[in-house]
Amino acid sequence: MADEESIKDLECSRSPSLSIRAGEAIFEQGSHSDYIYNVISGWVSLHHTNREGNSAIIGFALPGDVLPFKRLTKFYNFSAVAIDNVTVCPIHASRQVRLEHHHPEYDALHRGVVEQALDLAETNLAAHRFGAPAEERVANLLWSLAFKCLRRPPSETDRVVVPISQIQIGLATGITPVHVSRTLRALRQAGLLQFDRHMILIHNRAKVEMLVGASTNGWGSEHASDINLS
Amino acid sequence: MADEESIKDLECSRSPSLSIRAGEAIFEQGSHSDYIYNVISGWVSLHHTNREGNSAIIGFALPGDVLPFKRLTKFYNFSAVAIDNVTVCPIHASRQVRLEHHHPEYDALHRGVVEQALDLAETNLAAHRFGAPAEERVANLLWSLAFKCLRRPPSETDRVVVPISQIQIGLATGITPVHVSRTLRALRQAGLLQFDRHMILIHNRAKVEMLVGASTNGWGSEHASDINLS
DNA sequence: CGATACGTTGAGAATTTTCAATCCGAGTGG
DNA sequence: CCACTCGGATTGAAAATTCTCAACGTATCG
Repeated sequence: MADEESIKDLECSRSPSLSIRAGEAIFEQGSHSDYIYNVISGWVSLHHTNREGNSAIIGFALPGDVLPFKRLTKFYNFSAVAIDNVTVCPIHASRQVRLEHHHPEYDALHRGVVEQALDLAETNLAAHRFGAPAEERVANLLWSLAFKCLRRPPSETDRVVVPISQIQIGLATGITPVHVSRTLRALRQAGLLQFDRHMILIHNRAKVEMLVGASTNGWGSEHASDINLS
Repeated sequence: MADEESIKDLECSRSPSLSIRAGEAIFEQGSHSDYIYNVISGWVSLHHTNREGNSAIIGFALPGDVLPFKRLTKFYNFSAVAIDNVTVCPIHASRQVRLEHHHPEYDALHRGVVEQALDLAETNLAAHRFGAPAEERVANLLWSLAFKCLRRPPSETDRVVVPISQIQIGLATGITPVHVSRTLRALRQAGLLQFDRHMILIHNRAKVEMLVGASTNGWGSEHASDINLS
């Protein structure tokens, strides 16, 4: 993990970082280039759009995450859109190769990121197929985002600020914004958790964990630092 | 592609192949071992089960596919269950290493499989979030399976035999079996396609392609041979 | 001929969407 | 400072989709 950080630092120190304003895209689905991006600050939403123009959020990237997770595939499979103001460090493919040469563990690291992303996507996919009700999906998303922010399970005393709106919650769970609103009300009135003005509050951790536990699936795209290279 | 085949042949010729009877598992989610499996004959369904015991199919593996797609992660993220009688060729991790040593392109090949699996999972996930109606999801699955069997777009004259039941269709699309039945009737009566007694018939290719096109997402897990190493 | 697994059908219930109206807060220009 | 606007959020009511439960049909296999 220390290694990983040092690798990133080393790499980023050589690349000029890039600023993206809220709402703008870092890269677009379907386009291609030889860059991957290391998120330095801000939140990024990962959108997949189909031919009819429907768009869904398949993940979020936070500082420390690397986008996209792939290397061989040339075309981006999703768009990365800045939720708030974002700074990223672009890394060119050739640099990756050099990096790997100097740090043999980088290869395994990258591989781990990809494999973890795959696990997550599969788990999320399965969770969706179970037909979990809206309450569970929303609770799951908020719990996971809070977890990802704090890097530990959130408790009743935490106030987790996330830069997303109910619309994003809808896109990320496959629920209509109006139904997200109703679902949030239900969760609040049931004393489980609360999402208001970009702030997540866990009211009853035990209950939330029980509800969420059913479809445990760590949301929000993979922290490279979650990798266990043991 | 020729290379890939030769690598597999080479490898499989040294390992005793394994027979699994219909309904039995090749490996179970949560367990771990150092083997990956190359499917020689028969169909395999990939199940993900959550803590409440709900199970969903996240993909199918056909002859030529390799399971699981990962290498670093030790624990299987899904169960692989034989749909009909299946023959697989187990490959031990140590063998992978040796293989890679002799054939440098094997590394890229494997990486490609993983990345492709990730793309597919993400696309499927997004498709689900769009909230596509049952008809579209079922049509999409059947079209993709037919495509995968024929290795080309199916036409009105093809009769594609697949060893799955309506129950599997339900598990793979997140729809109740009884609603699968109704959906199939609707698709048949609308003159789109037909699924009866394990046989897929496309009645109107243009219409099906239009319906399916919206959420194009190649189903049924990734053929290694689909990889483009150019 | 049962037993068993899969498929079909009907009717009511539950969930979610759609549409439409309204509200609220933050920014903007006068 | 105020009116205005605009994007989110909320609410209500009706419509659509899918699920559940329960019954029944049909084929296969020993």
